[in-house]
Amino acid sequence: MKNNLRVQRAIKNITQAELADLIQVSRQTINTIESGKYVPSTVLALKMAKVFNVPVEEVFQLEEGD
Amino acid sequence: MKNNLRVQRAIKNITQAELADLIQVSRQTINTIESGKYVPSTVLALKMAKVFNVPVEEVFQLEEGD
DNA sequence: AACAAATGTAAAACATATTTGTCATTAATG
DNA sequence: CATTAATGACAAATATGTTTTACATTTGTT
Repeated sequence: MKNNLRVQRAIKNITQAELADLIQVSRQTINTIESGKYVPSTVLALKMAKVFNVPVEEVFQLEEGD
Repeated sequence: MKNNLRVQRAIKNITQAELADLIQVSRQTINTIESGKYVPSTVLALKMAKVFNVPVEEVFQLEEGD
């Protein structure tokens, strides 16, 4: 699983903490997802995509081995 | 979280077991997700959407309270 | 009615996600 | 340079997802 979170945040110009607030998770959750340490649940993926106004597939992409 | 899994399977005419095979999870995982008992990881959601040739948002939808 | 295929369910074990708290490091700004 | 905002990282605790095994129920077919 790859993700574009950092880029999407940059486009919207919001911080990790702000994104965390918007989707009601802790800042650490954003931080660790963003740094690829784990894959979020579908609920979080949908919420993030909604915040960024893009499809889930534009934020998260499968990789070899997923 | 709502999902359309049953409908998407019907469209493709595949069983729970076949879908499980296609995305490399157990049949019970499909069964319990389909019956709304829990929300899958984003990896599974992406794989399912891929199998059905639709965006993740067409298979899984947020509800009040998510 | 009998049989097979598909689905529902449940418990235990294991794996992964998420939170909370805390501190270190890096930008950015006065 | 000093200060503040933003990010990176880590550990422990808790919650949630996933597998495996096994059995019960439903549905479709002959």
